[in-house]
Amino acid sequence: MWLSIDPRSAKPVYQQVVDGVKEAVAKGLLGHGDRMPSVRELAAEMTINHNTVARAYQELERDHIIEVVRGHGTFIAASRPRPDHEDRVRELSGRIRELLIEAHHLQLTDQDLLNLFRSTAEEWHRERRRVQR
Amino acid sequence: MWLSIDPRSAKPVYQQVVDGVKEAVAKGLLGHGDRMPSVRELAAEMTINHNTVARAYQELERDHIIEVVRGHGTFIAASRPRPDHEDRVRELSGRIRELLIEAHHLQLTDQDLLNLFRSTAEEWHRERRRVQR
Amino acid sequence: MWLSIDPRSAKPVYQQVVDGVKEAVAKGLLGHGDRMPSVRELAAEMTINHNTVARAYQELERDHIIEVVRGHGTFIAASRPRPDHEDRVRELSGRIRELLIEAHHLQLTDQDLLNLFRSTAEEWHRERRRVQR
Amino acid sequence: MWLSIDPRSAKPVYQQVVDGVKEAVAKGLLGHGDRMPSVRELAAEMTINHNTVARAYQELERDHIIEVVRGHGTFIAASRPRPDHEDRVRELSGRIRELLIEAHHLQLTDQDLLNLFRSTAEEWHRERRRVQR
DNA sequence: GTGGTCTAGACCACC
DNA sequence: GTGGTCTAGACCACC
Repeated sequence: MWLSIDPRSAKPVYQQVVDGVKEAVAKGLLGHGDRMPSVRELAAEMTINHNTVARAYQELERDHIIEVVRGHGTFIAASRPRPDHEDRVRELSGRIRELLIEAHHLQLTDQDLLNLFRSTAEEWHRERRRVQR
Repeated sequence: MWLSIDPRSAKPVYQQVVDGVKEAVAKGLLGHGDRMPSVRELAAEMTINHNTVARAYQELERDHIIEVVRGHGTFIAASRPRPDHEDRVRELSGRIRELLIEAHHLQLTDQDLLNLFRSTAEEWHRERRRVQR
Repeated sequence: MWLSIDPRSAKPVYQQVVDGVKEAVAKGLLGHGDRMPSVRELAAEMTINHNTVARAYQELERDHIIEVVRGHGTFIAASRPRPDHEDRVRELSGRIRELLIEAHHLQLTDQDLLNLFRSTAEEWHRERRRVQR
Repeated sequence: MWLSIDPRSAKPVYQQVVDGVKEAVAKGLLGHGDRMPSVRELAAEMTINHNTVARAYQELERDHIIEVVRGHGTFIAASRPRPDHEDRVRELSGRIRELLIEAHHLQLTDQDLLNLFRSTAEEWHRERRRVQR
């Protein structure tokens, strides 16, 4: 299964579902046109409440990650440039800013953080390649 | 003032205070030995409750960002290595991983993200230098 | 009930809750996976404010004694090694040092104190065995 | 000087003075008949408030560690068996009990704690011998 | 129903 | 004057 839920995490369960789907898509485990499990199927498989899954799907639809086709089911959407692209890049930049502050308090230099960035990216791509085989 | 509070933000007010102090320290606006406003002063200035400020100060003391001198006031602590340093670096790596996923959905390449990282860091340091003068 | 609160004690109420839970876990009255009373239940039972219990639970969660499952309840966590283990052992050593000084003023020899240590430990384990049955 | 004060400590300053005097006596740095600095002298030397020292001296007098001779000064008292000896031993036992609980959560066995006790006692006596020479 | 946050106002220990 | 604790009561997100 491309999703795992930790009910003890501080991250809300619905957010874990949203992030899990986004991660699976980014890894290529789910791609354009793939059928998603129904809200109730996924809820049963993860042993979580179906309302929680429904909320996650709503969020994913708003983000154009999935598409709901009435009477047919839910599918992974085609990835395409988003109208609010600039806003999102700005938001990403804000999160990088937070990393810089956190790194400062961990007494990491920018170079340390850059190295951590590089090694995390490499690890991430290794993982991607592994799951796709 | 080195702090601003947005009562409509999704981020809890006490967390905004914590993050605001950490940012001011990282920028060099506050440094070792500087006196912090008293709990009640800061509460009045930000028009928030003194309990909210007290909670933020307690969190900052636990994180060794500030030091409380009973009956005298609160001061910025000397920065020093933390015992759970490795845990925190791992957590930082997790947040970088989330950025990589988000970047994928924005159709940014790793190189794009690296460039964003670099420009954000530059901007951050420009800001730091500006406020320190 | 595995907890009792003395409102006249010099020890803060929230700290009494924290220590009471830690003692119950050490005694085996509470173990991994056991459900804790909800914040409001415990507050009602002890006739203290729910905020006070909430503060204690937050402290216990930070110490990895309990785990909060959002919207479901609070459970005793599995015990596991802590990253700041060495700091805590050093702190324990400091407390032993204080006992040695106190013992000196009570004109107890080190051997007396060692004997007191042994008899207290035996009594503690007897109590543990009794409550577990 | 046989006393050092850390204003940043969580321990109240007056308590640090009390404990510091008790430690100096236990180490043999101060002994029966030795003259204590006056409240104002000690306050000046430690750069703390004289009311704080006065409170510490009151506590030390109540504990029969020091004796105030009107018009002459303050002196270290002769150590002698105390009427509430049993109460104090019971209190000591309570503190040992707390150590046992803390040790449990640090996953130390009773034997580990006993070893820590022994090594702390050895270190303490080494320190005593060193300062007495 | 679960815990998390916040305000308002009180009282306390410490310095 | 400083921070720490507690109550009472409200509102919120999550499940």
